[in-house]
Amino acid sequence: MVRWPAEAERLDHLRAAGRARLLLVEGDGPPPIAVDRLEDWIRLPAPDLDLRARVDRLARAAVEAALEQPLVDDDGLLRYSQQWVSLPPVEARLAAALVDRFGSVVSRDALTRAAWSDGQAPGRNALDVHMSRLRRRIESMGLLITTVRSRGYLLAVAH
Amino acid sequence: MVRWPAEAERLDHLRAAGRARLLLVEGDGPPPIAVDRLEDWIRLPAPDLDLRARVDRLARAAVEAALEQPLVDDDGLLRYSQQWVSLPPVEARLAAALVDRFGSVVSRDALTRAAWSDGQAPGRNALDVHMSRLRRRIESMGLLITTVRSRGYLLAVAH
DNA sequence: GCGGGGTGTTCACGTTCGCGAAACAACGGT
DNA sequence: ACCGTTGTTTCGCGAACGTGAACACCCCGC
Repeated sequence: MVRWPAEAERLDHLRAAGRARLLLVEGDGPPPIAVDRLEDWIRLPAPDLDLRARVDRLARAAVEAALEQPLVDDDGLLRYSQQWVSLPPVEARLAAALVDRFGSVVSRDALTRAAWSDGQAPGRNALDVHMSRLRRRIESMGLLITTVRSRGYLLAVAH
Repeated sequence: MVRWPAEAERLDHLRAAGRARLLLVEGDGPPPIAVDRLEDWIRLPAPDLDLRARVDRLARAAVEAALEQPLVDDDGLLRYSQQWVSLPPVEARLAAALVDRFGSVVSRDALTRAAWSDGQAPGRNALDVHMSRLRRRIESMGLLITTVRSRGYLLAVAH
């Protein structure tokens, strides 16, 4: 819940973090333009009933969004739809990079940078090997890494 | 725009038809639970500004949903109605040119320029071959490339 | 210290794939 | 019937990619 336009800066944070938010519009100003479906607004003062209805709807949308989105936590666990696998450090960083851009292509270069932050890439196909092993670990969870030739890799749900 | 709960029956029709709808909630009753993102509600009486904001947002959502416009992203993926295929570089550039002018004719010359930035195709037949291959890749997504003889090609939805 | 499992890297191969050339078939207008 | 245009197939080359196997390493328990 964000007061608007008073807490505009906080709103930016929530948007960037991909969290659901309900804007409490104060004054006569126009409501802001929602950037995605995890955002809604209501003009104050408002009946408790109405406020609750909007919060509920947002909560449902957030659950929906979270369910289809995998997550790599700080302990190197890849979680997805009530399942998880533990990943070795390098693969965890690779998975994190893929999850970050879930559904779109991540270049080999970006993956290399994510996996070996120290800078230099080990060998020319070290990445291939790690990706190969990562594939096996996650396939049992219904996730799939697709190769996009000469562009990179893409993490998606297997179907 | 549907008055609620007065026009409940009309609402069912609109929902079934997949059309966007804004419920004008009258009285003290609870707002209905939205079934999808093409539905929103507002409690009357409401400032004109607020009403317009909700209508606009719905309109944008409707355009988004109805705009069955394919898209070639920066990674060479052709996306269309929750599907995607990865395209090799040359075909990706061809597809981008076609998508740019989705539904109208793109000349062979323009396609050649798009595919080979230097302006000239490697062979006189190269464009045909790539178009042929592009056809195969996109047909599984319900897209179709039609030849307009001596004019060029046209990308459209297959039906 | 010693062994072992987990981890990271390299090597060596095989496979797939993009791309263009050539050849041929099909089509359409004149 | 002819000719220019377009569609498809086949082939070869080179590059990108996948994966098994082997090796090097490190941390940990005994």
